[in-house]
Amino acid sequence: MHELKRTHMCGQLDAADSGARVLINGWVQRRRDLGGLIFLDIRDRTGIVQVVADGEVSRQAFKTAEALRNEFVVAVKGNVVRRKEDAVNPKLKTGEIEIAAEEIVILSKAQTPPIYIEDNNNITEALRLKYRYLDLRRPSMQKSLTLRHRVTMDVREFLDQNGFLEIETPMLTRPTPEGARDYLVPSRVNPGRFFALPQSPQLFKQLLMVSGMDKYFQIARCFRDEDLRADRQPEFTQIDIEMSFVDMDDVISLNERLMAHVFEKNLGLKLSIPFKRMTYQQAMEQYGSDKPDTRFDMKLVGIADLVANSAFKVFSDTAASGGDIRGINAKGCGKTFSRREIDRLVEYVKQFGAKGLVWMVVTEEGVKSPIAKFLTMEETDAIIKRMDGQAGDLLLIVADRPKVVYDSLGQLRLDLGRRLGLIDEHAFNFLWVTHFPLLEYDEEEGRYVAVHHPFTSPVSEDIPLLDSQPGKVRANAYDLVLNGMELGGGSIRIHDTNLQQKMFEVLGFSREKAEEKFGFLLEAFKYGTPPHGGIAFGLDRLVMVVAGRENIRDVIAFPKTQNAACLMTGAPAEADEGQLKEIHIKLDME
RNA sequence: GGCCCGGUAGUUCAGAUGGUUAGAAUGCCAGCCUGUCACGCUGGAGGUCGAGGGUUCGAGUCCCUUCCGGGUCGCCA
Repeated sequence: MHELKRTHMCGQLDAADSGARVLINGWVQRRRDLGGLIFLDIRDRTGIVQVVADGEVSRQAFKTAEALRNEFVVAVKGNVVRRKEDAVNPKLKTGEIEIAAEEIVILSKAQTPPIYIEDNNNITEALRLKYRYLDLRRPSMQKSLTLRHRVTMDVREFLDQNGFLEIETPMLTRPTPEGARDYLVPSRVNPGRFFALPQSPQLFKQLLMVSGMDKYFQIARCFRDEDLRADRQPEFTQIDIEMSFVDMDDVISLNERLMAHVFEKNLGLKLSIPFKRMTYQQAMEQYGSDKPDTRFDMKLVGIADLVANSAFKVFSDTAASGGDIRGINAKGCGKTFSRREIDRLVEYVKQFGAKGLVWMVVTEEGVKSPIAKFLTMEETDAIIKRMDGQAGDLLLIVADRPKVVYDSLGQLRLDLGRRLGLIDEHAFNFLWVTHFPLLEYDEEEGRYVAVHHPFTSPVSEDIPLLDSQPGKVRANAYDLVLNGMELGGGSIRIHDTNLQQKMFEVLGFSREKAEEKFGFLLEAFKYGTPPHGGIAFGLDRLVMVVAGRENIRDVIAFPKTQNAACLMTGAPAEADEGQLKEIHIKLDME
C-alpha cells in the first residue's frame, strides 16, 4: 500500500504535468469500454481526470479496468500524456491531458449506487438525505461545504484580527421560559431535572462581558424545536458576537466590515459600506415587512387620509377605527392581468388575514374598479396621484388593522416582484433595520412579550413610556437584512440591574419568577457590568446567499427533514426502556 | 395545528373518460467494438403503482384513513 501514495489530486493536473509519472486516488465516475481500449473518468474532491487503459501498454491495467464499475475506489499509476489536439475535451479542466495507466489497484468495490453522482441529477430530496454521503460526493455539494469552510475561516480570521476571543459556552443549559421551544435533555444524576440545548448563547455571552472578556465570538450551534422552513433547521449555526463599551453604531460598523471581508474573499465583491439603514417603522410602512427586499420598488403607499370620509364604507370605517389603508402599484399590470388573475390576487391576500383587496385599473379615461362608483372624482384622482398611477397600472389596496395591511400587502408585493421578474438576482442589497419595538402585546398570553429578548435595552428617551405605553417603546435593536432575508439581529443590552428588573416587571414576571429563572444574571449585574451589545448571524443563511443556494439543507452536511428527522440515521428514535428507567422517564402517549 | 404540491422499474418520469400482459428514458447485466468523453451497436433482466381499508364484475386511476418528502401560513424571545 505504501507504493500507492498519491502524488496529485485529479482535478489539478494539466498540460504542465505532461510527462510526469503520477499516482492518483479517486472514485470511478464513468467507464467507457471501447473493446480493446478503456477510458476511465476518475473523480476526487478537486475534479475529474481521464485515465486510458490500453492492453498494449499494460495488460494488468487493462484487465483491472474491465472489472471496474461506477464508484469503485482506485489507485492509478501512470504517465501524464498530452492528448492529441482533436482528442482534447474542452469541457474538462484537465481535458488537455490524460493518464496512461500502467497499474490500477482496486482499493474498494462499490455496489451500484441509488443515485448517480453528478449535479443536476434531479433526485428527490428524500433519497438525497437518506444517502447523504453519496449526495455529498456531487461537485455542487462539495463546493457548498468548501465554501462554508472558507466563510467560517474568514469570519474567524477577521474577528481574531479585530481583537475578539473565541470562547465556547455550554451545550447543556437551563431551560428558558420565553421564546422558542427548547430541546430538553434529562439529567440522570438529577432525577426529574432537565437541561435545554441552547437556542443561543445569549446569557453566557453577556456574562462573558461581565467577566471582562471585552470582545467575544463563537461559531455556535443553536437548537430550536420549532417547525421548519426552506431557510430554517432545528439545529443551526450562528456567528455569535458580543462587545463591551459599544453603542449601536460600533456593532453595526464592525459587522459591515465583517460582511465586506467575507464577500470580498469569497465572491471578489467590494460591498459598499456603510449599508443603508431604515427604521422598523419605515420598513413596515413602505414594505410591509421588518425584512424588506429592497431589490425592487413597488412600495406601500398610505392613502387613509385621502379616503377617511369616503362613501365607501370599508375605507371610512377602517379609517375611523384606527386602521390603516395602503396600496401598491403593480406597474403595467392593469393591461396584462386578466380578471381571473386579479381574482387570484384577492384570494392570495386572504391567507394573511385581509378580508378583501380593492383593485383599480388606471386607464386613459379614468379607473376601472368594483368600487369606482363609491369614490368621488376628487378621491379617485388623489389616490392615483399619491400612488403615481399611469394608464395601464393596477392599484391594489387593503384597508384593515395595520398588521393585516402590512402582512398582506408586504407578501403580495414580494409575490408580484418575483412573478413580474422585478428582482435582480445578482444584487446583494444589505439593509439595517433599526429601532424595533421593545415589546408587543400577546393576545394569547394576555401580556406584553419581548420582541427580541428580555435583555434588550430600550431607547433611553422612551424609558418613561415603559409604564404608560409599553407598546410604544423602541428598542436599541437592529437586524441585518439581505435581499429580504434576515441574516442576523442584535441589540445593545440592558446592563443595569434596576432596569432589567423593571423589564421583567413589564413582561409580567413576578420578582420571584425573575429571581428563579434569571437570578444568576441579575446577581452578576450587581458586580460591575460594562455597557455591552452584540449580534448573531445565521452562518447557514450567510453561506446560502454566498453560495447562491435556495435551501439551507444545501449548505449543511447532514440536515434534517421538515419533520425534524434524519433520514440517514433514523433519528429521532425510541429510547431503550432501560435508558428511560435510568432517567426516571415514563412515556404517556395518547 | 391549517393550506398547497408530490409518492408508479435502481433513478427521473408518462400513464383522459376505471377495462388485455403497467410504458419511456436512463441505469443495471451479457455480447461486440482501439480514441471515447452523456461513446456506439445488439440482446436481457428489472414493478407490493407509499401503506391499509372501501366502492366496483374489474382500481395505478374513484372514496376514506394513514405514512413519507417538499413548499407555505401560524409558530420561530
